[in-house]
Amino acid sequence: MTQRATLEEVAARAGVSRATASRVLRGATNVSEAARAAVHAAAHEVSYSPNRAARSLVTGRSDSIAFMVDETEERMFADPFFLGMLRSVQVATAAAGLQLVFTVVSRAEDRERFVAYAAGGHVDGVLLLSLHGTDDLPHRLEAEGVPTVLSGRPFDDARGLFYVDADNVGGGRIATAHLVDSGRRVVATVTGALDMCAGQDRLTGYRQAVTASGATLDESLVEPAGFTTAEGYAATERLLARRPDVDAIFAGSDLAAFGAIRALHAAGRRVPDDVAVVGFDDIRDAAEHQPPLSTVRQPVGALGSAMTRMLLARVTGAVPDPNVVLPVELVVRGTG
Amino acid sequence: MTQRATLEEVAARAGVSRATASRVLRGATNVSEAARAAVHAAAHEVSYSPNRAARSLVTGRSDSIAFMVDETEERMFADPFFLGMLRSVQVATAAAGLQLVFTVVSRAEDRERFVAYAAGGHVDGVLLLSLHGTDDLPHRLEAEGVPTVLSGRPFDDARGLFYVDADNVGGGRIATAHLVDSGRRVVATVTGALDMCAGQDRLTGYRQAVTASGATLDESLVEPAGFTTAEGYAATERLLARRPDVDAIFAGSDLAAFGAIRALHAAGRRVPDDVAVVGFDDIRDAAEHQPPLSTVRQPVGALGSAMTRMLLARVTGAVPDPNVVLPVELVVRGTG
DNA sequence: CAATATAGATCCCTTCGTTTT
DNA sequence: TAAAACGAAGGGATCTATATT
Repeated sequence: MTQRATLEEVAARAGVSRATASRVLRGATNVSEAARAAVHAAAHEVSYSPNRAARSLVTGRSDSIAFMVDETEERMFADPFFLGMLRSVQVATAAAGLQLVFTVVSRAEDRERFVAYAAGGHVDGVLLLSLHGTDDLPHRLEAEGVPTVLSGRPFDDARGLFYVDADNVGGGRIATAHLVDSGRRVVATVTGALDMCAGQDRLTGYRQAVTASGATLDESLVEPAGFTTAEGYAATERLLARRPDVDAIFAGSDLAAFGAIRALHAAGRRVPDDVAVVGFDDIRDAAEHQPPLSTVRQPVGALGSAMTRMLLARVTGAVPDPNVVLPVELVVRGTG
Repeated sequence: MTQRATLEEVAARAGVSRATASRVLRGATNVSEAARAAVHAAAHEVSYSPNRAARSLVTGRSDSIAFMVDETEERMFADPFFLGMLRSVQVATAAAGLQLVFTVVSRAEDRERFVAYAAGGHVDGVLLLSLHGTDDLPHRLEAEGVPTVLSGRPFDDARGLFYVDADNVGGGRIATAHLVDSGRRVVATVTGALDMCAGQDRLTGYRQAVTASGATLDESLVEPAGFTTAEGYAATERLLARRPDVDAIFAGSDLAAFGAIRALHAAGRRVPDDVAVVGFDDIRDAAEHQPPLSTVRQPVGALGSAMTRMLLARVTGAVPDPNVVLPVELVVRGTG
């Protein structure tokens, strides 16, 4: 195996000092044209690439950030929302010239190890997805000096965390209002995960829309579920057992909506003729579903780039607006 | 922001030298019980975590490896095989205490930047997925001293690259043999991407099985396609136009099989009554498809862990068997 | 006195060779 | 003479004072 070239060697080859070579390679000024050419030539000859560790040690930067998902591998890879976020963040980091460290922390020991890594400067900051309850993970990272940006507003909003979120309340509201406005009388909701703020917020939007329509809230029309297809299915079965008169369902996610539709079919209901269904997310499968799913579109690309931008600002010492909420959009297709 | 504690401080606090503190923290011998306790206490008090860059600089290791996909973002995130590999590698690296750097290199400049990163020691090695043609990317990485393990046998096998592969030839053979054995007379294939070895190998397996059955090869039954649903659809349309008598199709991937089935339906053929279809991969959707897709299962979990194991061996200086081929398995479901 | 180049200190950890008990 | 602890030497790039011309 060839020994890797060091800056020292490049400098020697070019007949300049290490400092000059360094300045040339990082595009600084105050360098003569002759020196610049000589250094570039020498660097190319030995196919020099700077030692990242050495650079990191002195600059305090690693030029990489983490994409950290606080879920099981199963959920991470089953939920198109997470995959969409990974994709958009991957694009945004590549554009910013950063490397992306991908980690799924399902077990406690994974968390500990990763916090240590991050605290050791292996990444300059963390994008944290899918925070549950009032988990103190982001606070721990911040306490270790690792800038962190959350995907989704945390429950303990007040404690000064940075986040980027979609307008979940507004999304729940427009979805529900759409169902009401299209003439549905008994509009229920199969919620998302209620230990996550997104799930709560979408439920809040539902309640706001019901109230705004002049109806009184009926808690028997609220069925707690989660973001998965299986949870949507089971919740819808419970809902139908209790309220067979339901004629519209706002589901907390597209996957839950798929589960709901399957449960409705199993119960002999037609969608949307007997029961309308609106989901949330607008994942890829939503449009391809039969019938095509009406849903609320999250701006996944914009969420990823906004998170990356915010984190990068923090890493470079800026203090950006800590809370960004992006608008969502109702997409009416075939289910309601 | 709190200044991060250094080993020096921990040592001072514990009343020992930096060398001793280092030895304690890395579980070495030759340390008295008293010193060990003192150092651990001190480290905990200041919540010490070692500077990764400094450690890297001296050890020459970064304890992280790259998952590099030579595809567009679109393909990476649309193909469940890649996602399955990402998942299994993520699990394997977490178990090995490594961090995973995720990168999708769709543009030439992304490649260059990443090679420089890797050459700079930012990762200890690279897992490279989806090599096309005789791309020299792995050779470049190896030339820079970056151990690389490929997913899938490269075309230029001879040049001593390390890879882990599924038995694509065998898979193509058993899938085709199954179609022949179940009484189909006109068994065609809609191939995978032929600029990739996996696509070629599966086609080779098809040819072997046809020949073994005593039939003569009929090239009009071979329709070049790719691994995507769209390509499978278009190829099947072309195939049907040319050979309307086809009664079985071996598709080069599950996605292509879905496309084939859709094209068959569009042409008024029933699956499997009129035409049997067998795919390749056994992605999650295969079982959930209507009707459930018969396919060849790739051992995605085993592929990921074998790749990680091989790379890790190389990183630590061992010279593992450079070629590992894992068996595949026919899964007969509803389509043939 | 500009403009350019340099030597040397620095970042923090690991480990070798040596000293201490 | 072991066992335990230590001092100091790297490792490679950056950056700040300090020369050069």
